[in-house]
Amino acid sequence: MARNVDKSSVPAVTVPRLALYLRKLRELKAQGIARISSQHLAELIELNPAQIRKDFSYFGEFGTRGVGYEVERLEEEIGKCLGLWRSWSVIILGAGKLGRALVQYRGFAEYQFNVVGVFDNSEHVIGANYGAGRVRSVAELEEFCAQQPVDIAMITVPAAVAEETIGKAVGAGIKAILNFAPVKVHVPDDVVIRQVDLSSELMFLSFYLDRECEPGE
Amino acid sequence: MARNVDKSSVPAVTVPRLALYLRKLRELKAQGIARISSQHLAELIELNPAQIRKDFSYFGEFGTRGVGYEVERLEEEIGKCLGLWRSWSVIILGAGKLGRALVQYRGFAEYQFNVVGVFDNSEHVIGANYGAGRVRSVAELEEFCAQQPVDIAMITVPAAVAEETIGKAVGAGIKAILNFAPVKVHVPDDVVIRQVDLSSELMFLSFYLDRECEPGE
DNA sequence: GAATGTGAATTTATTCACAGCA
DNA sequence: TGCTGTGAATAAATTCACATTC
Repeated sequence: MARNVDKSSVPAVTVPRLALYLRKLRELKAQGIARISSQHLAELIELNPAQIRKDFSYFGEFGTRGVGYEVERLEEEIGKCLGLWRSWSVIILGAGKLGRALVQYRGFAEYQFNVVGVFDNSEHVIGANYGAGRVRSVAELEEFCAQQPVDIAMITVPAAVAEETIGKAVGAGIKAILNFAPVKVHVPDDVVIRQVDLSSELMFLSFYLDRECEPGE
Repeated sequence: MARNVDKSSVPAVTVPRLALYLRKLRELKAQGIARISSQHLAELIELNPAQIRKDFSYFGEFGTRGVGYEVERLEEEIGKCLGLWRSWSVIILGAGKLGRALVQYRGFAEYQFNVVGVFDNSEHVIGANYGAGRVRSVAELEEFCAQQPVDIAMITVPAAVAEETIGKAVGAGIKAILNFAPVKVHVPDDVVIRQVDLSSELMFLSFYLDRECEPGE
């Protein structure tokens, strides 16, 4: 089950929640808790229990009526739902401060995301090693991707060259992009792109700060 | 107008879109474009034009029927909506690689978010200067906040101490938090918290990669 | 008795479609 | 005529409520 589901029928808002569930379940497992109800899990992450059950229901039946969910089984199933039954290789395009911070970010390896390469355009950083091997020139990207599978590219180049860089990643056959550059870039239909926009997050906060009013209140 | 609106009536999903509009409008202004229609703006950011007009309508009437919007006026109004009519001071709690990358992130200053202090618990980094002055001990946080206004705290400490650190920020009177630690932390009602979860973003991508299927398709 | 899984009801968000105005 | 601003219609997401199973 779990993987053998039509993902297009899963609401996109469900996916980040699955990641949330997964993290909490790992925490519970580490605490030696073997079983949990949607009610209890919902309290822990401040959500409606029906929301959790509905989210699971897109993928299968993971619980036991009258009993609840086995933490270990559920953790495994949700991992599978998220594609974490295998590892994924990630490259970082842009070896500036943010890119360098991400190379070593521990949270990625925890979920079997492996940073296998770092690329940049600047002579100043090409050849340096911040982890994941020496920084390569972006010119080598296509060759690199031909020699080994690369699943995901994180874009940490300056905004001005983000579009061009994403184009190169797509050209090299990469099908998933996490874009930290504050530019919305159009990609072909078979490529997934997700935007992480740090200034926009601050604006979200300043919006509510400005009126001392809570989101959704 | 704009600011004198009940923000609780604005859907939370509208707010990040406002940031998107603002960025595009600045780009248009830089290109010397003086006027734009919702239709055209919608094409540029791949959105429905009615969505854009509806988003604006929560705040006032910024356009001219039959004509469109003046880029400069609109940019200014949306900036006001987002609370950007003033500057906001930001501190960074956690001077690890990510925290250090954020101190120097150019995108913040562009919108008048000023990093005014960096704090850490580790003797190894306290006293070092990565920008925004010397790294201070977290123990000095309360005193620091008493001496100067601090609007926003970015949390870049390890997950294990995130909850405790956020507690200290709240205790020091900070009302807005951007949390990069992969831990959901409960805060009082008068504090806004927003989560940036990098591994969760990768899981979003692996979800769709696993089935070669587009979000929302 | 307790908690899942899920249709139905509700709420929220998006899009349509058109009245109103330059 | 052209484009905004907005009620009405539609679509999507969330929550309720209960039949179902352990």
